[in-house]
Amino acid sequence: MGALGQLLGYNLRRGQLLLFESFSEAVPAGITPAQLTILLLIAANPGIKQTTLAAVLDVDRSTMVRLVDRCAELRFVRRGSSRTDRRVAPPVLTERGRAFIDAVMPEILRKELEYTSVLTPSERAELTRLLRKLNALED
Amino acid sequence: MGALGQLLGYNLRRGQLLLFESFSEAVPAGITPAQLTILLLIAANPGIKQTTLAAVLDVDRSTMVRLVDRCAELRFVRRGSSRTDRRVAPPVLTERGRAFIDAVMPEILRKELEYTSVLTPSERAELTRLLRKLNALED
DNA sequence: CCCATTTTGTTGCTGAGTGCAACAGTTTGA
DNA sequence: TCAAACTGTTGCACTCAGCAACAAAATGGG
Repeated sequence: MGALGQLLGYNLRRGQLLLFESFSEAVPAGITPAQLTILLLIAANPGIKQTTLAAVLDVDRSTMVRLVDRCAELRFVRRGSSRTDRRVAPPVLTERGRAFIDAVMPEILRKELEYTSVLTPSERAELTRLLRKLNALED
Repeated sequence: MGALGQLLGYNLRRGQLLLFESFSEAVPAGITPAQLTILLLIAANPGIKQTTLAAVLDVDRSTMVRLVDRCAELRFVRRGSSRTDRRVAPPVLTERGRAFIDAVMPEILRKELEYTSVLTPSERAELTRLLRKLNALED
């Protein structure tokens, strides 16, 4: 194995692959982590516009168009309109989208627990805390 | 921000993006994490064959062909031959490949320290330990 | 009040990356 | 001995992301 296992970047990548597998088991096929992220961001920030979503997700605006398109095809969001700026078409969460979030989030958390069962509860909490701190998501 | 920051998978992804940026700054353009992983695996396991590398990296054999191709174009590896099985062409680390590893690894570790400077040394060590345990790379 | 500049969303193009299917050469095992 | 399995390889198709360019709309300095 060599020096590979010492690298933080490598271990993060492996961990992410593991949790992606967990995500795939928890969520119906066709839904990507990026799409769920969009839904959660819209739910937490009503009226948020595509450009802002693109900046937060760190993708191009044209990429965000396509991501929102797929969410719209699934009827999880629809493109609304702003009264103050007719350029923006802020994605709005639909009933279906809200129901999807409510249905899938508990399953995702359950699968995360399952896939990280090698860690004790306190270890898992500490791992989350350290990652949040690393990502500047301080409490 | 909402429930997103609570998800371990999301935090792992964010952390991996951060460390990927660190890697990009530490390594000359054109070298990907996958390529370095291959070099390190070959260095630690002389004679390892492409199929095994593909299994470890969890990619298709045809994908591994192309990854090794790029390492060969850079003269970091050359395709050897096995005396016991004429089918296998195990990639062999060249002088250049060895020199590259020796030159780049310290820089990578230095950049990792820089990019994770928000963590204390003990926190960083604990994060590494937890990730290694999660990835079943127990000491 | 104008008109140049900026912003927003969008589309087309391109390049990178991956898996799958198929293949020839080689080895294995019943 | 010969069918099956394995190794490396190539071609094809598909996905994904960024860049450039665009029209419509908003903004701001003269």
